[in-house]
Amino acid sequence: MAPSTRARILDAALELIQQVGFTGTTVTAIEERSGLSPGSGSFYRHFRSKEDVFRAALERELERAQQYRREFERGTVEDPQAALARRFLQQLDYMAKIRPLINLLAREHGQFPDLTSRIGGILLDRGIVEEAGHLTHDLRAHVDHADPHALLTVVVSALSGYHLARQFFGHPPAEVTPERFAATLAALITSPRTADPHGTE
Amino acid sequence: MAPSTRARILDAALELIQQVGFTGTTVTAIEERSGLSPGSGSFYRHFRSKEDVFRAALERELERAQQYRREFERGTVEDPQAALARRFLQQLDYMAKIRPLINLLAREHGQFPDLTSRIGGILLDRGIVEEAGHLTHDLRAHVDHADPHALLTVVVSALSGYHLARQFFGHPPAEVTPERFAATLAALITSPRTADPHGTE
DNA sequence: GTCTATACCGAGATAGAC
DNA sequence: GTCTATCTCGGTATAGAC
Repeated sequence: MAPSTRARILDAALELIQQVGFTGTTVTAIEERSGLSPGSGSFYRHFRSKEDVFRAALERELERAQQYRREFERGTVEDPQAALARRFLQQLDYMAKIRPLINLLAREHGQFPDLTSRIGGILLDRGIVEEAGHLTHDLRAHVDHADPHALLTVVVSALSGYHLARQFFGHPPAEVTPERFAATLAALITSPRTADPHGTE
Repeated sequence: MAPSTRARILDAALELIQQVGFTGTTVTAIEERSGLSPGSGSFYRHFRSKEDVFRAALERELERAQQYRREFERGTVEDPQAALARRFLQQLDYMAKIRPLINLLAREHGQFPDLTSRIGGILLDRGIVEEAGHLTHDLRAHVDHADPHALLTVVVSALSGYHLARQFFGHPPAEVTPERFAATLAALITSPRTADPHGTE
């Protein structure tokens, strides 16, 4: 079925806000991109204001993000290192899917103070922290570390940093593919520590 | 000595652009923040246009960034793990100093296409890649790894991701301090690999 | 529910007095 | 080098016909 005008407006607004920001986006441009006559106020039959459509688009993306999380596979843990690498690739894929949210956060986190905590709540609390719980559980049997909390922070930071570099610059840092990146990170984590050399094998 | 009007305008413009973006920043607001009469065109005695002051502020920050890099200490390599951790803390400190550049990149990288490559050139080519060279050299004696290129990408991504999380959300991920983070990352790197267990000690 | 037309305001930029 | 005053344009939003 064809998307409703309201949905097309949401699409157009989200796209434009990512490209030129909230203040840079004009209602006229949103109308033009939605197939409405530019300059006519037809937009206002669907949303009360520009800020209104901005918040509606944000809420829709937050809904989608939570949906993506629910679709996450929870694979079996056979080879811990290979399983970890697959998990990391899933995380990168997830971040690619919520790209609009990350763009909004990067761009407008100063303008809308509630936006930061709203997105942060979904991304960190619901997303990463939950994932961190899984990782801690799965890894306990395979990884010894003096400071598991800090170890998880390193992992999460590495995944975020790699994704953001790709997103900002259009290509991965040092042209390292996601597969190489995930494998390297997984190998790093599952190696026994020198500080605690009574490894599991 | 008191800063010149031109310098005060540059300060005001940079500050405002980080807060509300380029299109969100008005010349009137810049004048007000610079101690000029808001609404008067006094701004235009110093810069030809809003875009002009934006580019001038950007160039000034790029200059400063290169200056910060020159001040980087090159410590002696005694204890490799401790030296690495110190190096990582320096990197985080550097990123904190160039915060305006990172903000500009995050915010306006869609609007000014040349900006991305310009900042990317300084940050990546001159900054991280150069640093990566040092790391590769210093670590060769202490770290064995099958894919040193990918290992460096992991390190750089972790540092970037940790910094950006702090910058966006106002506090470090999982409340892990920079010291803990750097120490954990350094320990991770300097441990011998299982895949190549003929370590150096 | 989309159009034409328009009111209103704020922002970028200029002219000219001091 | 800063001010007052002003021009012009573009953007938000509304009114009313179809």
